[in-house]
Amino acid sequence: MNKHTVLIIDDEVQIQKLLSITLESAGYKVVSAFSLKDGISITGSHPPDLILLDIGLPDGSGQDGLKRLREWYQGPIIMLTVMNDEKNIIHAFDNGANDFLTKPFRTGELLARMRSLLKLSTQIKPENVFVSGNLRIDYVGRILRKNGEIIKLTATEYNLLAILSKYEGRIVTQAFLLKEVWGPSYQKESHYLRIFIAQLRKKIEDNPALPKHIITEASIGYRFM
Amino acid sequence: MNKHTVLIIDDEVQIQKLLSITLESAGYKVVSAFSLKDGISITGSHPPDLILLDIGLPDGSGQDGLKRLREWYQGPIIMLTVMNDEKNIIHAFDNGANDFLTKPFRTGELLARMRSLLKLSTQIKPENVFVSGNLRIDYVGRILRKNGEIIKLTATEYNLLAILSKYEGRIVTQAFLLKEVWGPSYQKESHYLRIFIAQLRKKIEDNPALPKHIITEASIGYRFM
DNA sequence: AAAAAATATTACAAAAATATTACGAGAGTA
DNA sequence: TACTCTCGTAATATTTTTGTAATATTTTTT
Repeated sequence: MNKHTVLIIDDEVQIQKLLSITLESAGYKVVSAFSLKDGISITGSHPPDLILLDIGLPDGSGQDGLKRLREWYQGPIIMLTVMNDEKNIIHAFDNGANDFLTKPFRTGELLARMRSLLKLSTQIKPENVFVSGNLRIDYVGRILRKNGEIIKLTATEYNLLAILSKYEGRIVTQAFLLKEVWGPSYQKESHYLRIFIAQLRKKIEDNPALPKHIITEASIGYRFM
Repeated sequence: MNKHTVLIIDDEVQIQKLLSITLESAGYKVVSAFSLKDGISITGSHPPDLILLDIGLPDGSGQDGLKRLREWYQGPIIMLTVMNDEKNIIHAFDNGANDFLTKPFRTGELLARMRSLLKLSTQIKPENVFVSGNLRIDYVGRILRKNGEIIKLTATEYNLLAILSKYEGRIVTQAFLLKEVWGPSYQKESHYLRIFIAQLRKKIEDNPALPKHIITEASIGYRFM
């Protein structure tokens, strides 16, 4: 079996050293990042099999990092923290973390939890770019290109497009899109969708009046082709 | 969304009560087993969506129970214990547990970990497709293809077709179709059916005058072939 | 604090879907 | 044959849903 690659995102040198030694002697290949920015860019260029993510990073809350990573990284993510705060824990899980350990943790337990998660997620292949016709979405950099040229999207426009593209070919309901982009309490605000779908079409369709990519499915939702 | 069913295997009445109340108010359906034997037999007859398994059971070590369940149960299993013993934890993970909590645990954290595991286990759900001759219905994406080409259906047309196809080969009464698609108060409005069946036939039949897929069963209903 | 960008709100026109109405064809029956 | 019942179909009306522009407000940037 190939060695699993583990990315450790943590700014504390001590922890990095300790974890590197532990994981390497357990047969893992270890990559270190000392900031969220580095961690995200490494994940983009060389997706690891598992990520250990510290919550207390200098350049971001870790929770934000988790969200950003989860937009396209599908492998297991284990959160590490010194604070044993329940709110943080709940928040982390709901943002897509797969496990949460409080420092100082027992290395044997960490290894066991890693084994368990790696066993679960052997089949999912991480996809960090989406290509369809003349469109190319880079989920890592949150960049959309049309015929090679960068098209500027606002945050909301990008979020909408990212979800639609991830369900390519399938109908995505209005309620789902609203929930994912605007939040659970916006599921009835379908006029938001119409306006942002219209803006997206202006930007990505050759002829926004005859959309080829974002198809309307009346009284249900939209479909990305 | 359907309620998830959680099976709690624990011999302590207090814990059972506490967990039942917590989980039920969080929207789960709870089933209780007070022994390993009962737990295994319930899992066999009505597989739950998730199992909470205590390690200190009177009729078996819990670890054994875990192994026995894992021989065929594939859903998430969370271990509970009063002993915070690393060997036990490692052992549990390597026997196929998906998480491990030491009592007393915080209920918010437990719920978050459960949500996380249930999300994982539901996303490895295979696509749900119906194929009959040259027709292919993708129930998840709400998409109909005829000879590979997407055929656009309105919401009502799709709902009608979905029900008919799910009862393939059997007669579906008019009243039933009307109730399912239009609602319980429309059971007598059979002319709605005629019109929408006609539209469906135009879209899916090679020759709508000689339908091969949607067969009329005079004065009873319709049958999908 | 001002300017710019993004998003939210409002209002109305356009398009699509659905409901309604009307009529004819075919099968079975007296 | 005439009658009744059920189904299919076309044409039209109504309702629902969607698209779009214009403006207001909020947020972000400078």
